[in-house]
Amino acid sequence: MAVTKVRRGKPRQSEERGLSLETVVTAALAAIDRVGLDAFSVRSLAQMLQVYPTAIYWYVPNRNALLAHVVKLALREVMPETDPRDWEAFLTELFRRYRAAVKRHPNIAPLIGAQLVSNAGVDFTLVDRIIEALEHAGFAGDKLLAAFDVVIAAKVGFVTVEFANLPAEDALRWAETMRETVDALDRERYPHLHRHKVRLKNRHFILRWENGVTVPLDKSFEAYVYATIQGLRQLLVR
Amino acid sequence: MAVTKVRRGKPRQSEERGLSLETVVTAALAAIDRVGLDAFSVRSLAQMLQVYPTAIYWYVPNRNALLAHVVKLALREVMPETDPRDWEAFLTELFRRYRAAVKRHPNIAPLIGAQLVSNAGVDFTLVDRIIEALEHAGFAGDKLLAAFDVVIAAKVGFVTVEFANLPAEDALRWAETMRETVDALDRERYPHLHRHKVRLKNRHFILRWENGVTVPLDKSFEAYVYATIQGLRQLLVR
DNA sequence: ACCTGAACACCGTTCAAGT
DNA sequence: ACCTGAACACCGTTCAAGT
Repeated sequence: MAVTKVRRGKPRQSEERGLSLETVVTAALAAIDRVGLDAFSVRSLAQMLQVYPTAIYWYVPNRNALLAHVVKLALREVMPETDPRDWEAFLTELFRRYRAAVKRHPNIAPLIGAQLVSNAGVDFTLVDRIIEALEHAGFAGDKLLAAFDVVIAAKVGFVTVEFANLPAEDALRWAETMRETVDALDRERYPHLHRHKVRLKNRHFILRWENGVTVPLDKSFEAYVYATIQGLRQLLVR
Repeated sequence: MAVTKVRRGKPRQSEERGLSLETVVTAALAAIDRVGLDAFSVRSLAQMLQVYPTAIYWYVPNRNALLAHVVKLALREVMPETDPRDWEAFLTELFRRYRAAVKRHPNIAPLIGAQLVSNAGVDFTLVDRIIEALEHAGFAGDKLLAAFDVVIAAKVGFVTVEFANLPAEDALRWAETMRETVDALDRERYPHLHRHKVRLKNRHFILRWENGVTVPLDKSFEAYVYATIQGLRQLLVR
């Protein structure tokens, strides 16, 4: 806990009913969780907090910087408890914890995977541990650098796609169109696809109109984690 | 070719100087390539085409639908030439072609990976071939469904992260901050990370301030493709 | 230090009207 | 059928002013 100055008289506005970076970012994450990324605006956030839109700009230089803070807040708890020296267990836990964090705040998925801003909020201690794990796995030199990218891409990739955001406005109409498109896929033109259609339909990538929030891809994710770990093993012995 | 009515007199406006869905979508992709996704607007597109903003809405119901068309246009040529029965070569070519397509239009990367709208523009013949490849690999039943998701996630995942968009406005200031952050990483706190810092710096995920456009991750991508194929092999024999 | 208040230059989208 | 033209309800951000 930081040392606090002794206060006398009435408390300063910023503690009683005023803002702080923390309250702004927390409120922003809550708003995004509720209304989605498209509908979220600095102005609506200001209204929630009962201040002028410009008050936000005291704590944050612009919208992007605010979103970077939001991402950081949402990804607080991805650090695995496993010892990095047990690299397979460590990475498996990392992948699962990351997915769990995004699942709690699915609307920010596009921000993390697809925007470089998110790098600003990265926990470098976590990065350090990942490299420690890869070193213990036996990676070194150029191979280690490549393995690092493989791990990061694997960590972010599946989950970003699983929780890809739905179209904001015309979600219902869009879902109906998608459903009809899938239903219309016929055996003559798509023989292999058609064979698995009923099982793929809205239950797996591409042929779906809902995302991981309502239709989680648990089994596929576990297969992906397994495949990634095994792939890294093979990379090691290549 | 569709049958065309016999025309007499001067040509209809839509052929001479008017719009069409094709010209609108082509112009939109060109605009996004040039100015980026954030700066792109329906209004600026209209200005480019020398029409009122509302003219666009004759061809497209809304901005999202326009973007879905743009994605479809950009991903025209990802179908591999390899026979799907040679599943490893087929998937490898798929991953490479997909990456090459995104590399040509990096600004749309966030749209494909992180927005479900992109599913609307998917080539189902390609999906059919992917399943054919997986069947020939020996996948069946639930395993095939999981393998399918693994392939899609792998295809989209790495590339989405590699071409993650930079912050629009304050790109220079942001890059400088990021560079300083990386430089400041010290040996005491991040011993493993520090050991590889100079090689990781702006050359690999997370510790970078440029994306795949200026700093392509070719070697890491090839490692990722290899790891994914090997991972699928292991999935098969599990 | 922290917020109000007005203003600027934009958005996406709707609706009615023209040709 | 295809586009103009005006209008609506928003944006993010800047800047000066208040306390």
